[in-house]
Parts: sequence; structure tokens; C-alpha cells
Amino acid sequence: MSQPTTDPRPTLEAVAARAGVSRATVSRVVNGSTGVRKSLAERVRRAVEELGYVPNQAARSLVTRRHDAIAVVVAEPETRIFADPFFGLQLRGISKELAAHDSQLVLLLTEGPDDYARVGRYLAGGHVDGALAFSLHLDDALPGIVRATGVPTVFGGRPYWSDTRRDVPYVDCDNRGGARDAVRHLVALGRTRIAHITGPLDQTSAVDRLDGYREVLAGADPRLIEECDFTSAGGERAMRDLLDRCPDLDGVFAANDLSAAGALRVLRERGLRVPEDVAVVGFDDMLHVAEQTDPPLTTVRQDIEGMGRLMARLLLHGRDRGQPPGTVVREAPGAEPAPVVTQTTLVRRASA
Amino acid sequence: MSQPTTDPRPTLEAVAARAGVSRATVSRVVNGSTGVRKSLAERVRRAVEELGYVPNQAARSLVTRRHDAIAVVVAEPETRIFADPFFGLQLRGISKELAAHDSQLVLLLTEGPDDYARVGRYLAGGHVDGALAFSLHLDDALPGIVRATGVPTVFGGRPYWSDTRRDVPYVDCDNRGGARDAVRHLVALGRTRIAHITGPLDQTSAVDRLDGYREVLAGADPRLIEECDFTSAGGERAMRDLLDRCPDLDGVFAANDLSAAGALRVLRERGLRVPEDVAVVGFDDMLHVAEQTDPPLTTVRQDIEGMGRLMARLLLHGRDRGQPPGTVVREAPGAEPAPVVTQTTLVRRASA
DNA sequence: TCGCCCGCGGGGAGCGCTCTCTCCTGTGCG
DNA sequence: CGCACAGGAGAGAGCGCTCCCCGCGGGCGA
Repeated sequence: MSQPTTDPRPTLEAVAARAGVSRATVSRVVNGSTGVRKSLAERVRRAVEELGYVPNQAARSLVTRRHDAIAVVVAEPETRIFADPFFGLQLRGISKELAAHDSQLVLLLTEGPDDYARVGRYLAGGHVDGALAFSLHLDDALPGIVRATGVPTVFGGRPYWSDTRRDVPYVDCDNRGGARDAVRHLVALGRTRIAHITGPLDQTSAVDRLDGYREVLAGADPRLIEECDFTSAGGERAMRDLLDRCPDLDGVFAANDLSAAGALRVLRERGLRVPEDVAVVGFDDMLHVAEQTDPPLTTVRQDIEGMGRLMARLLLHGRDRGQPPGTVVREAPGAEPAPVVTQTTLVRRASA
Repeated sequence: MSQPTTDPRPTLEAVAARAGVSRATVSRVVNGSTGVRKSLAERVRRAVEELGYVPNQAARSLVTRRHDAIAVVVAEPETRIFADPFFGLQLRGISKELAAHDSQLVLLLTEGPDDYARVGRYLAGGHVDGALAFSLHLDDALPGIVRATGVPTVFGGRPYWSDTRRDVPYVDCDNRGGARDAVRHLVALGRTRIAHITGPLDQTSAVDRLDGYREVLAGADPRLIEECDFTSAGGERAMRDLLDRCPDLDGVFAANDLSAAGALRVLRERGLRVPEDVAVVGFDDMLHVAEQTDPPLTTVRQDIEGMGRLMARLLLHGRDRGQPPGTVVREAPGAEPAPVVTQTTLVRRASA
């Protein structure tokens, strides 16, 4: 590892020699052959094939200043990458999109100030063409650090400062709209005492979902809102507190599926039937969770992998928009960096 | 993105000029200052600081043929990266270790033959110093492809062909030993009809755990073994089948926590008490699962993050071994590439 | 005192590629 | 039939860095 790989890899020169042309011609053929006679191009291609030539990315980067690589920066991975499949799915979407553009994915996981400095240095070092950044918490320094490097960046999830600075390209699902749909569904079911188990309110997704709830249920009893943390254990606790406080509640909108699952357990434990006595709606349509709760969870689906793809696309294409039809709800009109908010869909199962 | 980043980054030359020395001297200072007078080195360091100089990795790689980057190749991510935190934790360990060595992590997710070819090309292109490969299934072509590129590689989990070819560096936990411990624990509890819910038997981890079970319970009733798939839904199904077949069973060793959780649900559903009527042991000590089942799951813990670190370390250090004391159970004696098998520990909770 | 050796610092080549500039060839038109 | 022009191919200059090799100077032994 410390010593260089023994490296008899053929160079452009070698290919050129074999094809009987100049380096320049080979180069032209290798990167999109414009203005090279067909016969020659073919000969070059054959030489490339025979020699198993692969361009040296380092040499290429040196002159082009492009790297065909983007960084994915994740703040505090313990929070999300491990607890739920959310980040993995997003990563998958990103990976697919990058692969389609022959770009590499450099993963930078951070878990503290030291790491932040390291990431800042790396990004500032100009080793990548852009960055996709994930940060969940309001007070997280990472977004600022990433922005400070000047590297083109797209954020995953609405950053909390997107309110004050509008020049922030991000991709997020329509948390607020999804929450509205969820609550409206409960209302349509005739529920009148609808509680909300929130997510951690230092995350915009949780805040936006709460806003959506409030929007539909303006003037709702504040005791029906219980702050929670997106975990199933938290959901259990929250549900208990809510039931103790408001035994008459007949609907619950949980800010994510995990806390909904916790809530369901407590409801059953208390002998309440779902959905007859209490209807429950979650959020995320999380893999391996929403379908397997008892009863299966009605929830708000977001296309997580699609959001990942979108982030990558936004970063790679910069200006030219190529979102899959139907997913885009809103775009900042004309503004340079365009936040993209993707639609959610209510998935009806048995719990509401 | 398509156009190069505007790049007024200072070069070695600039630093040299500012410090009043030659490029070579600056280079020496930048990469571990050997043989440079202290005063000069200090002056250089100041110049670096003032100019905010960051070495151009591309230029450096071009001449050194090192990249300070390793690839993490994951076959069929849908299988694992999303369903459970296993891979995320391992990634975290890898990331930490790489960060400590100033190496970058290039993530290559694959999900089909096209991707395999792409990955093969990338690795063969010599863009990274080494690779860490994860592949689960017996018939997966990825390991072969990775090996064929000649890039130094460490595998995550014992590859199935490690039996026939011993020159395979991999890191895995002691699946067999852990399984033995689990089953012996059940035996020590006085259980005599101990069932086993296996994992998918095209994965070595599942096979090894089954072997461990068999090793302790030689000649066990084969009807006590039910093949399953590492999912909780599968665990439910398996448990039902087992109970239908052998209503007198009094112990269950599930090949992972997820299937154990499913089994627990079915046991409760059937009115069987855990651990009084049936004692249950899982495997993995999976985050957010083992502690939250009802009752909390006795299980076999593996240090997943540690295994990630170990993989990275093995790859980076090559020959010089620096494992944390205590974790290493076995190493191929003297052989070049050393498989590392990490110890597991039985975590006793309420289920057995 | 002189010479030699050693240690520090500098000069310069060149890693493999792209890209501009120039040259050459072939074609079409006057 | 000659000339101009266009388009295709080659030569060459670096991109920023490392590292080899050499030169210079100081210290020490003869």
C-alpha cells in the first residue's frame, strides 16, 4: 500500500505508437471523437482495446482541472446512516446518477470538529468537482464550512438558513405538504382529536411536518402535540404521554414511521384498536417498517432514492434541468440555484 | 460543473517564492520534513499558511502513482446497505481508519452486470491504492472481477472460495464460534430441543452460524432447522413452521436479530412465554433492534465498526499488523494475506 | 592548513495528459 | 490547371508535483 502499484499500464503514447498516429489524435478519439477520420478512429480504438488502455485520471485532472468526482459529505452519521435506510437509499440514488455520468463518489463521513476541518481542507483542496452535503441539525457547522470552500454544493434536505439566504440549492421532499395530506386524511376519516408526534425540532424536516399539521389544524389543542425524536422508543414514550394527557384522542400523525411504530405498540398495549379507536398515519414509508407494523401503516411516501438522483443531477448539470416529470413541485423561478421540492404520496394501508 | 472550477490556488512554486526557497524544499517540508533546517522549514510553513496552499493531489499522484484513496465496492446494495445498519457501521469504521491515514473513500455501489464492468474498469484504471469489497452471495461475480484487476483487496466477510484459495485477505467475525456460544448458552440453560432459524445459506456467515449450531448439537433433529433469510418477516414464518413441526421446542437460536425479532413476535402470538417456555438467542446485537424487542434479546455481539477499521487497516498497512489487542482470534500463520477473524461476545439480556 | 565527507538545498527532468497552434493534404472553384 | 480554403493530424508546451542528482559549504581528521 505504501509503495506504488507496479504499473506497466499503457500510456497515450503507447496507443498512439501502436495505431501509428500522434498522441493528440488518440486523445481526440478517447474523449468523444470529433474531427477524426473514421478509419483512423477505428484503428485507434482497436489499439486502445488491444493494449487495454485506461486514461490516467491524475494526468487528465492536472490539465483539465476536472476530477469527475464529487464528494458526499455527511454530518454526524450516527444519527441517520445507521438508524434507518434513509441515507442508504439516497446514497444509492446518488451513486446511480453519478455512474451514469462517469463520476466517482467520494464519501466523507464526519463526526466532530476535527473531521469538519479535514473535510473543509479536502474540499478547499479542489479535489472534487462538487459536493452533496447532508446535515440535519440547526446548529451544525458543516454546511457553513462546505459553503465556505466555494465548491459547488447541493444540500440534502432543506437547510435551516434557506429562509434567510435564498441562493441555496437543495433537494427535499414536500414535508409540509405531505404532513397536510396526512392530517387531512385523518380529518376526512372523521377524526376530531388528532395528535402529532413530532420529530426533533432542530431538524427542518420535523419542523416542516409540524407546520403542515398546524396548517390544517389551526388552533388545535397544543396538548395534542408531543415532541419526539424520530425513534420508535421515543414514539412509545410520546404516545404514552399523549394518551395520559388526552385519553380522548382518535387520530395520530407521527412525523416518521419509526415513531409511528412505537405509537402503535403503545396503543395496542393500552387495548386501543387501530384504526377503529385511534387512526395512525406515519411519514417516510420506510422500507421494512411501514409494511410490517401491526396493523400495516398508512403513511406518507417520499421517493428517497429519487431525491438522491435529483441531488446529483442538480449538481452535475448545474443549470440545465432534467428532473423526471411529475416529481417537481416547485422551483425557485429563474434563480440560479434551484431548490427542488419533490412530491409525496399518501400510501393507504390499514392503520388509517 | 462541466467547466473547471476557477482556480487561483497557489502552487508549490508560489510558496517557494514567498519563502525564498526552491520548490524542492517546500515539497520536502510539506511531506514530512526530513533534512530541512528548522528555520527554513518554519519559514516554509508560514508561507504555506499565509497562501493557504493545498497540494494538488492530481499532480502528486501523477508522479508518485499513489492516490491516497481506496475504493469500497459493494455488491447488490439493496441486500444490506438499506435493510440494516450493518454496512453503515462498517463503512463508518472504514471511514475513520482512512481518515486517520489521510486516505479518501471512493464508494462504488453496484447492482448489476453493467456496474460490475464499470467497477472493474475503474479499479483496473489504477485510480485507487486498494479496494475493500463486500459481497454476500456465493455466485456473485464481483469478487472475481475485483481480484482480476490486481488491485490489493481486502474482503468484508469470508468469501466462499476462501476454502480453496487461502491467499484471500478478509475480515469476518467468528460466526461459527459465536453460534457455538449461543447454542451452548441455551444448552447451559437446560434446553434440550433447540431450534435454529438460519440465514440465507448462500452466504458464508449464515453457513458458518449453522455449522456452529451443528457443531454443538451434533445429531440434532434436522426438523429443528429452518432455513430463513435474515428478515423479520422471514423469522416469523420460520418460527411458525418450526412450532407447527416441533411444538415441544424450548430454545431457538436465530441467525440474526431481525429474524429473532420475528420469532419473538410469533412466540408471543402463540402464547408462549420467553424465556420461560422458549429461550431465544439472536446474532449481531443490532442497533435499535436487540435492545428493543420484547423481551430484550440475548444475542451474539460482533464489533461491526471495528471490523470496518480492521479491513481498512489491513489494506493500508499490508504486512505490518496493528490490530487492537484482543480482537484477533486467528491469523493465517505467516501467509502473505492474513484473514482476520474477530471475536464475538454473548450479550445476555432477557430472552435467554 | 588542506582535503574530504556529509548534510542541506536547488536545478531540472519528466509523470501522462490536453489543447493550441501549425502544417499538410485534399477538395472545389475560378 | 492553379490557387485558396477547410478540415484533419501532429508537434510541443506545459499542468503541479516529486525526486534524482549535483553543488556548495562547514566541520573534522590528517
